[in-house]
Formats: sequence, C-alpha cells, structure tokens
Amino acid sequence: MSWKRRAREGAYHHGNLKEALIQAARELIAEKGPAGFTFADAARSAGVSPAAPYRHFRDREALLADVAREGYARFEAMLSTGWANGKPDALTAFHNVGRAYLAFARAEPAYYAAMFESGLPPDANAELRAASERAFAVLRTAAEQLGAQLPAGKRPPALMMSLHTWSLAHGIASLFGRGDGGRRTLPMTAEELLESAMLIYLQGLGFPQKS
Amino acid sequence: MSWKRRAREGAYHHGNLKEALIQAARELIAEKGPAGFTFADAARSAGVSPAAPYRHFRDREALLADVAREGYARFEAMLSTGWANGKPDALTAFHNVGRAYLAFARAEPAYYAAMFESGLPPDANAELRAASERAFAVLRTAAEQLGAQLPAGKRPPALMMSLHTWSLAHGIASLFGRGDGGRRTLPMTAEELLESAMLIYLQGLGFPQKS
DNA sequence: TGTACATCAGTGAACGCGCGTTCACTGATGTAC
DNA sequence: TGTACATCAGTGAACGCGCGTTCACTGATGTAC
Repeated sequence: MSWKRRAREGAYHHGNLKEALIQAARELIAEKGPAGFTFADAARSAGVSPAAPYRHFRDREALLADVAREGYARFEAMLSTGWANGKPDALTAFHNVGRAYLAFARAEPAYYAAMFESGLPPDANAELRAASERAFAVLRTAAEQLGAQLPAGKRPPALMMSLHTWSLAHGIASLFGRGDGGRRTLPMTAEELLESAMLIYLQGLGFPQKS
Repeated sequence: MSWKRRAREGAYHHGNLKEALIQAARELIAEKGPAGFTFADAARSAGVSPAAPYRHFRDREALLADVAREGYARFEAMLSTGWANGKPDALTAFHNVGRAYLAFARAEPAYYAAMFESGLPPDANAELRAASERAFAVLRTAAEQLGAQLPAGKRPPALMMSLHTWSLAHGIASLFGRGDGGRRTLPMTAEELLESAMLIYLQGLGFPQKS
C-alpha cells in the first residue's frame, strides 16, 4: 500500500511541497471561499500528512499570505500585459489595464479573494506588501504616462488618478465581476460598466473622447 | 447559582433572544471578522445555552443573513439621511450620499462585512435581497434626480450612473475606508478620495463644477 | 569511488479542544372556560 | 377570578467530528574525507 503510493507519487520527499500546498490552498479557496479552507485540508489535498505543512508555514495565515503574494505577482503580470508599455497609445492601453483588472478577478477568483477578501492584513509580511505595491505600481505608471498627455496645467496627480481607477475597478470586480458566481447580477457586463465609468471619468479630466 | 443568575438577568424566557443573537453576532464580527464567529459563540455572548439559537435560526448562515439584512436597513437609512430629499440642491445632496456611504462603512464595519464580505450569497433569502435593493434604490433615486438637471439629450441613464457611484464608493470603502483598521493607508482620507473622484466623474457627465 | 555522518523533509500516532447538532426535559406564558 | 391545559422558549448533557499542534521517529539526500 504505502510503498506503492510512494512509488507512484515519486518519493518520500515531496520535492516541492511548499508550492504544492499553495496551489492546494488556492483550489480550496476557489471551492469554498477563503474562510473555508483549513491547514489540514491543504495537507490532505497535497497528499501529505497533517504535520507536514509545519515544515514550510508557521500557520494557516502564513500559507494564506503566500497564496496572496503569488496572486499579486500574477496580477502584476496581467496588468503589465494590459498596459503593454502604453501601446498602441496611452489612452487605449489605460483602458486595457482596466480590462486586465477585471479579467484577473474573473479568471482567478481564488487569488483575488486571498488578496482582497480574506481578512489578511495587507502588511502581514514585508514580501506581501512589496508584491502588492509592485502590482499597484503598474497602475500608477500607466496613470502617469496617460496624464502626461494633458497640458501641464491640467495634469492630475498620477497617484490620485491611479487610486481612483483602482477603487473603481475593485468595486466593480468585487460587486459584479467575480468569477465564482457569488455576485450580483447586472443588465450589462462588468467590463461595459467599467469602460463606461472610465470614459466619463477621463472626459472629466479633459481627455478627448475617442471617435 | 442558577436561580440567582436567572433572577439577575430577568427570566427563563429571554424575551428577545433573536435580536440579542443578531447583536451578539455583529459584535463578534466586529472583533474577529465574518469568518471568525460561530453559532456557539453567539449563544455564549447572549448568555444562553448552545442549543437555544436553533429556536430562531436554521443555522449559522441564517443568522449571518439576518445581520446583513439589518445592516442593509441601517445603510438605507443612512443613505437616505445623506440624500435628504435632494436638499439643499441635488448636486450637494449627491455628494452627501457618497459621504454617508463611507461614514457607514467606517462606523459599522461589522454590518458592512456581513453585507459585502462575508461570502453570503446576495440572494440567500428574499428579505435580504429586498433589503439590499431598497438601499440601492436610494442611490438610484438620487442619480435620477441629479441627472434630471442635465438637458435631455445629455442625460445619462440613472441606473448606470448609480452603479458607477456605488462601485466607486464600495471600492474606496473596502480598500481604504474600513473602520476596523484592517486596511491600506493613504496620503489622503477616503472621503477626499471619493469626493475628488466624484467631482471628476460628474464633470465628465457635463455637470458644472461648484465654485 | 566509497563510506560515515549530518541534515533535512515528511510520518503517523496522539492529545485536547470547541464546534455543530440532537434530545428529552422543564420552566414560563397565554388562553379557554 | 381561578383553574387546567397547550404551547413556547430555553436547558443541559451528550455525541461524533475534524481541527491545530506536538512528538519521537525514519527515510532520503547531501557532503566531507
């Protein structure tokens, strides 16, 4: 029994248990929400004894923090791809960042929940905070470069502009755009809602509307 | 012992245990988050045996749903007060609705969490959904009356405008404006952030800026 | 290249704990007459 | 007004369960010589 399982699964030493536990936690969060997974659950999913996770994580919260940290890294990558260095033009790219934001929340509800809705303190550890700030920096850079297109006197503070955009996208994602079906319904898509809000907001800042 | 305690607390029959359990749950949520309270906890806080809550709630989720329902009712009242029937003028009153939104999230983080961050399905029961819709209706009415001040051709759909505002306020509240200290810090207040975003948004819609 | 040893990663059994839930019960309240 | 009875709301003991955590252990891997 036991040796057979081990032979099948490869080894007494798992090899990459830490990452396997993070992925197990992510899947459990996707199924049952961030409150609905336990340390023992994650061990079970990874096919390992309930004591094994203690070799890699101090406790449940430390594991959750690593899930969130990985989520921020992927989030950053997704926003960066959306921004695409401001191509083809800053205005289009800025809208693409918004779309990427919603796409992430929809495609990765478990990461999103770990990042924003798990009750985890945002500065649970330095790495988590840093990962979160790197993701936000993408949005901020985008706002900076888009803002630079306005004449100097009418240029909004990039920090403010990026916080507005982040809040709006987060609000829409968490109210209407979740991928796990647990949210309110709408007479339009979350993407349309964000797009229209951003158009109005950018017009308010003085950007000319696309034809 | 036992008779003494009963004498002190008044009676074998609690009188209003249902409401007492809802308040106990609210306090526990405030302390430990929506995931961190149990059915047994609530009973203990209310000074009653662990079996007692079953007389009033099917399970933990039913209790949570009632907390959220009561939260929506208070939320509605707070938004209504902010709107104040559009006094002194629709634009000012609309901004006041935004302020009321943030004030609620700050003053009642436990209700807010039960309503929006507890993982409770928004249509867990008909009463919950109705309470939520009544609260949203305040925002929608406000958007309608404010929109009516624009010339007919430039009038935005009130539903869209209220969804934009709701999303923005919710995003700011849940990222920066929570009363329980578990949120990100900012170089400005949540209120200033919302105010500035709304000003830009409304300008984008064609409203004249206040002097 | 081989051997001895240290270190590392996971085991499995055990524990105490609190939770959710059920149950027959009992004290308090309301009502019919 | 008083009495009998039905109903209601809460009791308290009990249960099975799974969780978090500890512990001495053991199998696998890496390294010094």
